[in-house]
Amino acid sequence: MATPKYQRIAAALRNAIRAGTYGPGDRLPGENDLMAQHEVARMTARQALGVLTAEGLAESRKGAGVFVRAHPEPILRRATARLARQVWGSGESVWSADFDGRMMTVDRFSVSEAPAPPDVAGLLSLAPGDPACVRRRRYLVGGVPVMSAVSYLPAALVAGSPITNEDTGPGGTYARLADLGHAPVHARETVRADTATPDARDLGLGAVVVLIRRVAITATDRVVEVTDMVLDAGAYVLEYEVPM
Amino acid sequence: MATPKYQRIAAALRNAIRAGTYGPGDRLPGENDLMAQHEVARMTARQALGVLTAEGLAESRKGAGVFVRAHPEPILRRATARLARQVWGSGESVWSADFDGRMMTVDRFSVSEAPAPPDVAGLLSLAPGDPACVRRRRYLVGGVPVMSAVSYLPAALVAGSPITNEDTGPGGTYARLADLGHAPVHARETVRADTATPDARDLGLGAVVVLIRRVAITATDRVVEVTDMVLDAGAYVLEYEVPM
DNA sequence: AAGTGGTCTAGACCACCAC
DNA sequence: TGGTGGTCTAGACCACTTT
Repeated sequence: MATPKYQRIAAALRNAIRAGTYGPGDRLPGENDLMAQHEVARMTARQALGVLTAEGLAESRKGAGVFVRAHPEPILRRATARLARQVWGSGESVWSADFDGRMMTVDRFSVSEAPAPPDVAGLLSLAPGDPACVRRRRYLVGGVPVMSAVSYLPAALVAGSPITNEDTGPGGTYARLADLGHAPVHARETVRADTATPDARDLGLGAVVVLIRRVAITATDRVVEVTDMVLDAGAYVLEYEVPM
Repeated sequence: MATPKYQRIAAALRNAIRAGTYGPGDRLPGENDLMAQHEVARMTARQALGVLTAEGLAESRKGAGVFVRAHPEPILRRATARLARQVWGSGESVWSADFDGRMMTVDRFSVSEAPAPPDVAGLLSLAPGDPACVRRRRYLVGGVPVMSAVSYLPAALVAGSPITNEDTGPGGTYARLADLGHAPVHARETVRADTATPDARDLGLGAVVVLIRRVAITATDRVVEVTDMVLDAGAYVLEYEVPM
């Protein structure tokens, strides 16, 4: 037995998917089918299907079956110079640029005043105990959660401004920061990818997540906002312009 | 039984790891240990350990045990304006900027002339049948593969230049392109994350990979190079500057 | 030689979903 | 209600690593 049975079964299914035998949304042969076809025990058939779900090619639905995963067109998130400025400078939310044709909605929104995590407090130059304005929200596309985000701003800086409301007004947070004389002139984004922790999975995101920390900086080098984002990796393509 | 046994066992181990009971590189209780401690069957203990390995918290070594994964300091890959220009403008490889103290070596290098994949050919404005110069290489840090990359350049453009050699000389490919009068002035990078396919796993990369496509563009808007990179997600942090 | 994880079998009960 | 995947048991053999 050169390669394990379950891997051979998985490979056969994978090839069938790639060949189009099973299209997106189609039901794959279930555990019982595989047991019969390949003369194999329950756990072995399960293991084969487990390979496909781990690869993100299939997803199982309790009581229904295992289905080929439908990959919707990924969202193109352009983190590009002109775009950002133009967009929030002219009334739209920065985030509407993330998106190109489907319905994006916001969910689980909250604003509160609370201490920021130590690393964030450091970036924002908050003294220990200084509170931050914390804005949390989750974004859905077609009813499916694709991103959750938390932003931190110095509470003293934004007190009394629309930033402490759910609706920050035309142009969003960045436009309001500009109104306050703290317009960000550039942002630094750090990007990592990881498997979703159980916590993130509770948020309803996929198995692989992209973690972005966006740090917004003013002309005087002041950090006025830190945003931590968790994206469903399968739902997004990030685009960056790199001048040379 | 509110939550499954294997999840409770996995949670206990996870907490023990976070609490420092088991440090990086330490051996976790094995299948036999868990069977005894939790009065559970083999497959259940396995399943619990499987959760941790799937999360990337642990890794199993055949015949030896399951160990807490040692996460080396991630490589900071700065895809930033000044850096890129400065670096290759002054003799160093662009990629040496990826890296900040450990030994990075190249592996499995090859240069060849071959047709580019259709999407790449389109970006490079290659007529069907026009060959591309294909440069493949894999990067190791401390002996561990962390990235593999393939670059495509129009063969007609680079014929006879050092770009067709392994050693492209001071400043690397971009400096040679500049010598040829095709200096790239900016690049567009698209970033995705995914679980590693069996192919990529054969390359020796981790379970989660980051896929970057870098398109290098000249002042006359000509695409002179397309590079596809596969990074071990755990080994990298990407940094981008976004002017606003 | 002893112990480890990797694979595999042949059963079982359950919650859930579709019909 | 019958079929599905999710969980679980109690065994087994193997290749591999460590001692």
